[in-house]
Amino acid sequence: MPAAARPNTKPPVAPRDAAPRVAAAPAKRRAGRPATAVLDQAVITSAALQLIGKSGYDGLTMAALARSLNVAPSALYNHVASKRDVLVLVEDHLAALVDVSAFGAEPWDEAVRRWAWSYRDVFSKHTPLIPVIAVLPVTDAPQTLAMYEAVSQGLREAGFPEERIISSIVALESFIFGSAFDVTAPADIFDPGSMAESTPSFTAAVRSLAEQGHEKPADAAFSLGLEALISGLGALRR
Amino acid sequence: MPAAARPNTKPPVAPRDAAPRVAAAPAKRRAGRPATAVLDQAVITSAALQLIGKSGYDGLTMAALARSLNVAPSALYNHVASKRDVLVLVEDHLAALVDVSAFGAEPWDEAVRRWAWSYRDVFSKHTPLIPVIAVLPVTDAPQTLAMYEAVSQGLREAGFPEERIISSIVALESFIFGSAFDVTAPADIFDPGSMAESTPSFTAAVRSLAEQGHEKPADAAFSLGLEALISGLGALRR
DNA sequence: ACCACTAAATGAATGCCATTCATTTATGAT
DNA sequence: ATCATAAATGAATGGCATTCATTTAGTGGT
Repeated sequence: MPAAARPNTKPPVAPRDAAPRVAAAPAKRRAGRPATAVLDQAVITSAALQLIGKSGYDGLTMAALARSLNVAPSALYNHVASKRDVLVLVEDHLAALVDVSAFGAEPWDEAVRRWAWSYRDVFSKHTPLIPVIAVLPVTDAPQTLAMYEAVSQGLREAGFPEERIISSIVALESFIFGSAFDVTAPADIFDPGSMAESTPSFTAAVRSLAEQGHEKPADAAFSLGLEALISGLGALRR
Repeated sequence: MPAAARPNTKPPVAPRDAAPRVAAAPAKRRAGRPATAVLDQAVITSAALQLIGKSGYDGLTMAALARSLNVAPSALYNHVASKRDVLVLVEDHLAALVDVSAFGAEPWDEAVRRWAWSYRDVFSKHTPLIPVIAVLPVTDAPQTLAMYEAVSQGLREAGFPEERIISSIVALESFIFGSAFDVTAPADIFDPGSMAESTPSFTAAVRSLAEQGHEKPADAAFSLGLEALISGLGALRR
């Protein structure tokens, strides 16, 4: 406990509006409860999303977020407990963008396909959220939970045995999260450079893919793995 | 450009060893090139691993790393360009721990199985590295590249068409990385809590897994997905 | 009408963090 | 001997999330 100097412990010292304010900027609010509240979780979420869009996740700081809302950083903490909370809010917002509409309207395999591609595409732009989502209790993210419900129901109607439904979803989701990272990898990530001679099989495989493949490599791998998973998991149905 | 005060610009002021040193701590080194260098990338890597083992990734800071080596934080920057470099060194060290010995000694599917389980187990204790690895050019990580070479060669000998080898590896690796996160998730991550009534299919599936499953849920999902991938990808062989 | 309470803001302070830089000193090469 | 270089130091910078005492404005109770 350092307990050095304590803040604000000076008398009001009121700068009593005696000084002639010429045109002093947009008149910074002073302390105190505002007439109508400016912050809530919804506006924080949407400001965070805009900020991420403009400056990426490196630009998402509590200070920058507060600035974009014309508010002091400390004000945010009346509505979220931590920066992680902000990330959870963003995550749950994105979950609502994932397309589950094919469940119930298309054959189960096609529904899984559309869901998986959509899920990957949404989160490939938000990979820093993945470590957060992956360990997030579903209770804390209602939209995410709604997505799971749609998928669970789809798999059940397709004849998946009840006790394998969660494992199947987790397996698919793991693949999706891992694949989301790939999307953001640099194009030359597999260039062996000076090590080419010592890794002949790998080097040949990389070269062959570059010559043959027309799709983006991340898409080719995702398609390959997803189709393998769909047909492998499909064998579980009764 | 703040360009305020500049550092160290005082005369040597040498505390010429006149003061009687009673037993003054472990005699902090003063500046200047030491008789024999104490730091190199190998000792930094092993110190980082020890530190991670003791304090986790939150405890891995440049300051803590330097302290564990009895060195000033700035000294580290003579050997690595950034903290990210330290993470890359650690990652590549771990890659060497992944078991690829079954390639060439076992049937291809069994080799993939052992490799995948080993890979997941190693990195499930190091999930903060995953966002780094996933976008890391292979040239920067020789051990990782060696692992890819072993797997590539195994798949080629198993009859996988050259141009699908990389995609197959990427698909497997994506699944492995995603699954590594699952291992660290809290046990009750799927407890729908108060939302249970609004998510009947999901809730029933969770309950059913809890009743039926004996394995840890993350292991069940990994096993399910891995077997699906192995059999799905196996169909590519000629 | 008054009063107590509470919600929502401020801004100052804390203690971290990675990274940079001028400087010092020992060593090996010319 | 001289000199460039490698490898250390410690001070400084500018960030970061978070905490806290304080201020103010509404709300509900008597």
